[in-house]
This record gives sequence, structure tokens and C-alpha cells, in this order.
Amino acid sequence: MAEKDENKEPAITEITPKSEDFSRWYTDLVRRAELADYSPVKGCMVIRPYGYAIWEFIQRGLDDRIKATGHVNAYFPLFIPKSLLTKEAEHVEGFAPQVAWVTRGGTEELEEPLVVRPTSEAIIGTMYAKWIQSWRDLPVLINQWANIVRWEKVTRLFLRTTEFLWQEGHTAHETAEEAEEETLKILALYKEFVETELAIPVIAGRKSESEKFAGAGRTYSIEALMGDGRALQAGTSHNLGQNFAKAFDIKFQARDKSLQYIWGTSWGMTTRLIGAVIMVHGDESGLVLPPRVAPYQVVIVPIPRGNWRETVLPHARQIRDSLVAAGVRVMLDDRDAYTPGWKFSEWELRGVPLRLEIGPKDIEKQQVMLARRDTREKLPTPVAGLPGRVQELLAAIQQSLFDRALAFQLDHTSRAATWDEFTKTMEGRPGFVVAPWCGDAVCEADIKAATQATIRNLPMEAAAGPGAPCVKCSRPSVSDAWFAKAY
RNA sequence: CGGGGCGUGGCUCAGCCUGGUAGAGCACUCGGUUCGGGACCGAGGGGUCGAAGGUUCAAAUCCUUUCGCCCCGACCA
Repeated sequence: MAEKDENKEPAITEITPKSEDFSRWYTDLVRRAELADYSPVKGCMVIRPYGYAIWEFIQRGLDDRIKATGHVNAYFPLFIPKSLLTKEAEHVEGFAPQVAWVTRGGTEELEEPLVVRPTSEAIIGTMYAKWIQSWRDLPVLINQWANIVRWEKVTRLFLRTTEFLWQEGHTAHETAEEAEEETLKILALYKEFVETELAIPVIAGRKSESEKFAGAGRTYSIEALMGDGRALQAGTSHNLGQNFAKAFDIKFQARDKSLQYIWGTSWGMTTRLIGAVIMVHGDESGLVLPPRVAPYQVVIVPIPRGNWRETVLPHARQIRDSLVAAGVRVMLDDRDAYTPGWKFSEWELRGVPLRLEIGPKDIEKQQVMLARRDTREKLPTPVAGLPGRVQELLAAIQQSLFDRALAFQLDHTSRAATWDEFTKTMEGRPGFVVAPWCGDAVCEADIKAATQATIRNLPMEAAAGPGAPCVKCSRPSVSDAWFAKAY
């Protein structure tokens, strides 16, 4: 048998090449892989079963972690009366341009318009005011899984749609320290989740004043680097201080008998994470899904020969059953209508981490052919001990995806000390550029206007001693900042 | 919301400039041969050209309006 060119990338003609046009590649892929589709509703997408399955794994992984840290789930209304939203001044101002209004019910004008929640601080804060009386009622640690509506002007599948799905945690605490501790605990939880489950390395840090959440005291975020060199905010955790407590009158009687406002936090991650998975791991052949969130971790492609349904298929079924019994998510693609070659390409496009081929030759040798999606390596593997080997490989793929993404991130992170250096480095889509910043919002705005780059966040540990000169204005810096062009 | 581009079977697109009543490839259906990297042969089904209005004997094609989508900016998870 002639040696085949292992590096040959099959042409997926329906998808715009990633190297040619990243945006179109992304959109083509989302649709062709059947993750999501446009709907008749402007700005709203349909999450298709294959995409929703990924969301369900994200939900499960996050929900487990949220509960393991003592939080409980609840559900609050979709509608928020206008008067509630407007209680926190900064909050309304931040969200006013983005809210959808309900002004009629049936044929009657509503006395008070309702907004469709753009986030739930207002409605949840209102309820907390009723529920919290004493320090003994604290902390309140509630999470909600919900849909959110924000009237975005420009939408992109998964990354920004008018309606999206998320989880939002809302907590109330006795002290400022506790609230900060909670905020950071969740930030760390988010980082661990995204890195472990989605194999996406992230930069955790604090948002600048101008980038923080409307109404928050402090916002922290995790930022990931996409394959085109743009950054994506993957999750946020806000320390609300007493802002919302004061606006919504959430008070409790403290241990010293005094009446105090609670200290709040809120935090969320969204269906946007699916977009991040696509843009971080995807390649020219399509999706590459981290095994831990892949709807199918292994696809079995039987090689049809003669009466293969009697000869090959029973073996394939047996292997499937043994893998399923070991807890592996398996798709046995026994469709007649497609050739093996077609199925190889199709499931690569859909990002299945591991392919298992089984044909007459393999059966003779008591083996199967495994093929890794990430490296395209083909591995003849004995049937004996297969489930264990598959689990090892899935773990190895998960790890290698993370390593690869981390290497890419490091490779696309640079430092700039001077303005000249900064502007040169920031040309194109270089990824992260770390540079000292004076802390002045004016400088931040100037930098954005000149280069399109924004401060993604500020490192958690402030540098000791007086900072190097600000990259823009040369005044002493308060901190380094992670700059990038962002989604 | 500003700049640019595009809407023609399910998808990608040709036809439009120079009006004459709709095509290709892929996909789909049926039959057969195939199947270890997107198979082949034969036979079929499917669109009124984003929408509305106008010009004309005649409009996918020309004009006006409108809606939607994509890309780049400003805004955001």
C-alpha cells in the first residue's frame, strides 16, 4: 500500500478558510456544524441540538461548581417594572440604550412599562430587601439560569445576540471583606472552569473604571485570546459594594444592633463561551471540541465491505457498548448513505475529538484505528483494554488543546514600554500587549481612539513600588494593564 | 447609528450592464454499483428571483421605497 500524505488537509468547500477570513470562517462553521442558525427574529439565533448539547455540558460543569461553593439556584421574573430598573442611577444609564420595553398587555396599555431583563440586579435586589432582616439571614448566595435580552445594534452568533442564555449569581453579605472574598472566589471558579472544561487559558484581572459594570464598585473579568488575535471577555464577577443595597434598601440589623446595608456581588457567564471554544480551538477542517464538552467524544465509523451489517456492524456495536459502559459519549455512525471518507470529514468538521474506524482488516487483527482530531494522528489500537485507552486519549486531547491554546496566547502576548513601541506592536491583531498605565481614564480613552485597543483588565497583583512611566503619558503608572483589541 | 457589500430552489452562486418570462454545482428523492479520506451511473422533485410600489406590450434585469443579512467602525457579555 502506498504511503499517504498525512498532512493533507481535506478541503471543506462549504467553509471559508480560517486563514482567509476569520469572521466568515466562524459564521460558516457555526452554521455548517449545526451549532446555531439565524432565526426570523432580528438579532436572535436558534441554538440547534448540537450546540445546545455543548451548552448543557457547560451548564452542568458550572452548576456543579457553583453549588459546591454553597450557592443555590432560584428563578426570578423575566420582566422588571420600569421603576425598579431606574433606582440605581449608574445602572439605568448603563443599560437604558439596550433594554427592550413591554408597554402593552393584550390590547391595553400598561400603567407602568416593563423591561425585559438585561440583567437581574434590580428585581433580585428588590426581593432581597424583603427577605433580609438580620445578620443571621446572611449571606444569601443565589444563582439563576436565565435568558437575557439586550437590544444590541450589531449581533454575531453566540458572541452577541439580542437574546442569550447565562447564569447570574447574586449574593448579599454582612461585610465588605466577605463580598470581596466572594467576588474573587467566583472569579477563580470561572477561571478554573474555563481552563479545565473548555481548555481555554484566561487572564484574570480587574476592570478599569470605564470598563466596569454599570453600578458596580469593582468588576473583575477573565479574558481569553481568540485565534484571530482579538480578546474576548469570557466571564465577569462584580463587587457591587453597597450601591444596589442603598438603591433597593437592602438592610439588616447587625450584630452590634445597628442597621446596615448589605454588601453585594453579582457574576455571570454566557452562551458566548461556545463562541470562544470555536474561535480558540477550531482549525481549517472545522470545529475542535474539548472532550469534556463534546456532545460526542468518539464517533465510530464502520468500514462497509460486502455484507458489513452482519460482519462489521456487530463488532462496532460491541465496542460502542463497552465505551458507553465506561462513561464515554459515543456516536455510532452506521448510515448507509454516506461513505467512510465523507463521514471522516463530516465528524472532523463537527469537532469530535476521537474517531474510531473499524473494518474487516481490524477485526482480523483484533484492533481498531483511532484518529485524534487535534493532531490527526492515526493510532492502531488493540480492542483489548480499549475503553481505558480511549479515556486516556480523551484526557490527553483535553490537555493538549489547553497547552496549544496557552502557547498561542503566550506567543501573542508582548510588552511595550513606550508609546512608539505600543502603537507599533498594536498594529494588526497582535493579541495582548502588556503596558504600564497611569490609571487615568483620559489616557485609556486616548489609547483606544488611537489604536482601537482597550484595557482588558489589570493584573490581580499590583506591582510593588512606584510604577514605570505610563505608556501613553509617561506619568508614573499605577499598574500594568492588559491591552487588546476585543470582541 | 455611520461607511461598504449582498439578497435568485435547502446551500454557494451565474444571469442584471445591453428587459423577452430562470440556470449551474452541491444538497434532496428513487434504483443500482460502491465504501480504509468528502464515490459513481441512471431516473426524478423543487424557485417567480427579499418585500412593496412604479416604468413598459413585457421586469430577476430599469427606477423608488422598505426589510433583512454580512464586513469595517462607535456601543456592549
